[in-house]
Amino acid sequence: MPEGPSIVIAKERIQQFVGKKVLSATGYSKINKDQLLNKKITAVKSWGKHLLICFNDITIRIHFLMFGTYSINERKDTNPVLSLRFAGDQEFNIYTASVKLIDQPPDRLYDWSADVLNEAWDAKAARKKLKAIPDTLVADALLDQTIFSGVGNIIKNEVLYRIKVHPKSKIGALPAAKLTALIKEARNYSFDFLKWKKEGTLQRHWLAHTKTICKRDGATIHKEYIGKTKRRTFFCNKCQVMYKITKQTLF
DNA sequence: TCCAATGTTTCGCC
DNA sequence: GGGCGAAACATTGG
Repeated sequence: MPEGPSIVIAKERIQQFVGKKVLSATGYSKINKDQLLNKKITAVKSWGKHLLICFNDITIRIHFLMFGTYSINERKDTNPVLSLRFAGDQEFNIYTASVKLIDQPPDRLYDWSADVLNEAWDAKAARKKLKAIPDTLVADALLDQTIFSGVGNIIKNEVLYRIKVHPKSKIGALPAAKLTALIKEARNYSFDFLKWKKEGTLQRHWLAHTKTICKRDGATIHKEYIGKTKRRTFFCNKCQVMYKITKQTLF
């Protein structure tokens, strides 16, 4: 469910509730659900992996974590963390997610230009942030939500495979053109992910994630738990180049 | 049946 | 106090 493109799909699907009034709000979430009653949804937004349901004075922030799901006008067997009902038997149910209420306007809280799927995406700003963390592994940098909001572990693996960069390379060691490619593909692949997810063909298009053989050169795709967060990382040692910091790079 | 997994936050320890 | 790692959250498919 939860990488950025999946949240964009959720956002698009629940646009139908914009302008509708919340008639009931239930679920095991500890937020003050009464605060939502009889309020009209004014907008539905997303920032990376955050789904935002906006009212005039308050916003529901939903993060689906690893296993979160939702359903529209139908119910699952498990208890929803939050269930919103509208007129005409319409409903939106959220399962196993982190749900919070935000007082401030989202525009004040969120930097839209950091979201790889947002039209306000700013590649130059990303480059500047990356320049400030030369010792960070590229695999960790891609998962940094303040730089590449919306990028998750699948996108990470596929982007690095596409641009032929080894996940253990450090940001500061990348040639300028590779740094450019990293930033560009983080966004490009996210849109491909979005398209394929909508078609239901996402898994079919994976080239590295969960794979064992490299389609480019037939070499073994390795699986290792890498970086600060020790996330599952798939890579080909043959076609993905390990860039190392040299004195030339430093000076 | 069991384990790992598209993620993030919080807590405790050094 | 920073940094690190483990735990917590809870579901599902392989």
